[in-house]
Amino acid sequence: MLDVTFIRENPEEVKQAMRNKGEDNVEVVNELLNVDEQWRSMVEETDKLRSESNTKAKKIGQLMGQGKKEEAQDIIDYTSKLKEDIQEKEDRLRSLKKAREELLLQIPNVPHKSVPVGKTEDDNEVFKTWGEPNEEDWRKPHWELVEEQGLLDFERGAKVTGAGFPFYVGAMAKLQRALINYFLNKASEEGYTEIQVPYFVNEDSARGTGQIPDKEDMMYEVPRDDFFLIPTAEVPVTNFHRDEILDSDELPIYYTAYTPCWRREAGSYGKDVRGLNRLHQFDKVELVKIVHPDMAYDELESLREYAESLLEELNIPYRTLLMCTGDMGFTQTKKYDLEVWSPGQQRWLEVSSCSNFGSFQARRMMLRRRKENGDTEIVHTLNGSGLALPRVVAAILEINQQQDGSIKVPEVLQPFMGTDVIKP
RNA sequence: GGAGAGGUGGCUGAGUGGUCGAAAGCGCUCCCCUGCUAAGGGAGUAUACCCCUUAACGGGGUAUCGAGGGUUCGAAUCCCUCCCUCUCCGCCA
Repeated sequence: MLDVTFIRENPEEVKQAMRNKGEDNVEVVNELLNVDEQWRSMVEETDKLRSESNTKAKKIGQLMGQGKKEEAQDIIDYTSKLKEDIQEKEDRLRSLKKAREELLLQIPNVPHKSVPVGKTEDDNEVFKTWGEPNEEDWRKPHWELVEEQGLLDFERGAKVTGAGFPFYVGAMAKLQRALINYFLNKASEEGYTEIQVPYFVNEDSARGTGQIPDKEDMMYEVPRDDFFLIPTAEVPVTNFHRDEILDSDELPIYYTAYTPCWRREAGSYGKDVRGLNRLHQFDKVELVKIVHPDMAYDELESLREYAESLLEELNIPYRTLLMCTGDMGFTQTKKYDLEVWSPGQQRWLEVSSCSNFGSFQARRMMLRRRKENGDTEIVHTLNGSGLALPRVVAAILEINQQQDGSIKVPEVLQPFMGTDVIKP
């Protein structure tokens, strides 16, 4: 959610930002400003009437105390009518407020000036590449490799739950656990506080990070108890401090959390969803930063560099994309995607996305800091995956497979796995 | 799941229809005093929004006493729904 004052003062900049993000309905900005104008004058009118009503009510109280019942009754007759006026105005105020809110929620965040303007993923900028994408054609895609060995069981997953809910068996389960431990340990060393979070969240939290109203179709629901299964740890972690005012010296705050993530992924199909490429449930270690507004872009760079360092230590070739305006998403001001090379599939797979949300999320959840002069100020939030497991696993399997079908375990994971090779 | 108690400002805690945005204490900030220290005195100390004003300060108003609705001229106080916490019972990893 953008600051209305900012929109009021920079309507053209906001409209241009919308166009750049592929949101062509820039009329909502005008509608918003119009509704906002009406809302503000209605606030003024309503407040005046309420003020009058309050004053009169106090007077009645005084008169009653003095036993002047008849005088009091005159005023009561008057304020009874006033009350109808107020209720009418309050109704209009309510609907204006709602309209204003809804319009406001339709306006995306404004991209940073360093972000390339573009429409599709083809316009993303390759920011960095690391390692050699291996193009030897003997390498199998991971699903052939491990399903043959019974390490990953999609069929039984489909039987027990449904498509996209695989079982990880034996060494594969251990590999998952090794990665989780490795990622969490690294994040702790980097200064992130590890937290464990609820896997269900309520509606307020889903709204706080922007899953509602924009992307609610991505989440599984528990309607009986009004919960959503988290699509990412970002939701509970960022909402941890919702509606709080933080001391400035607490900032920056870094959190890391491991969670499963559940996504409905409605409409996905084809080669994109083979094997571990796209699942309904997957594991991820998430990184969240809550920072001073002036530091947000520096923090984004260090977040990106940290996520990249994980791939380098795992010895997985990757590239970092600076996402263009059209491909970066509604809530971000700037976003990097990290993609690993899948030699078995001969394609890049996204394993992390590091985003700066500016004040967009924090405003929605009223997450503020106390400034030196005592004022409050909306803080800035960032997050990134560090990392999402399935595609990292896919890359590890494909890159480290040997001609005999065995898989070498990356050195940094060996202490967690207790072995240097996965054999059939 | 059953029965009961309760949710008030940074904290403790008073307040059962009128002058209560809310006593008191603690904490915190600033000032004064005290030749250190200890103690003492005074002032201030919630959040959001609207309006006026400003370079900055400031002033006025509205809303908020778990959340949402209702009764009333007037609600922290009465009624309804929901959420949460605590105690006992039941169940259970």
